[in-house]
Amino acid sequence: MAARRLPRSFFLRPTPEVARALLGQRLVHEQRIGGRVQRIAGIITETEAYCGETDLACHARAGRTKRTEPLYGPPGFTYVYFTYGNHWLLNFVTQPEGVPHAVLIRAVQPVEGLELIARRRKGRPARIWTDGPGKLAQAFGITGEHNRLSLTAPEAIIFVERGQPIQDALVRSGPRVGLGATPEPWLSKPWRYLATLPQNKEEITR
DNA sequence: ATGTTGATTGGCT
DNA sequence: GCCAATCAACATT
Repeated sequence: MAARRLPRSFFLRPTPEVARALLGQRLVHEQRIGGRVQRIAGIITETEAYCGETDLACHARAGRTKRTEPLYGPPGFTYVYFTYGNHWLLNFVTQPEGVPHAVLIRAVQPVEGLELIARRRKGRPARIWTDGPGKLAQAFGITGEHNRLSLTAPEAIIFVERGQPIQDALVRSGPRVGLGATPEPWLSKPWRYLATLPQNKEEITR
């Protein structure tokens, strides 16, 4: 029995709500490698909400540019960008077309495609394979070519399957990470969400 | 265990 | 020219 994929409407709620609701869901990448489809999946354990032009931590603070264009598109699409000269970061666009919000996927717990993940994260211990946004993109083989892809189209290769809901007692929220000189109140908005899964206790203190 | 720093490239001012 | 929604290596406690 095929797992149910999250529909477009999932991404049409307030962005912090979407970020919270993504915890426990299953991120899937079905990638064609050498003629056959390789499936990689992980349970989402950490997210952050970025909330439009007025949120001075959000890329949309720069307005509509070539880079931020996907944020202005319809919900349920990827926004993948490159940063620090090294890393790709995966986001899901939320809110109606024209409203530039997104959720950054910061960490997952790998559950399928472990051999391929191990190869891509060669030499590192499994506990740090996918515990950061750049790391999970590397592990999942996500790059700029995966920008602006639909998560909900029948032919989608990156999508989210419904998983076990995470109860509030196992969810923590706090300020977003890596924002540098972002002014208040944006610097302290509690828009980072972390799930404490059984094998995920180390995420809390990271 | 915790803190500091260099790497490295594209986007934007 | 500046800086970035990070990572990993290395130093220090």
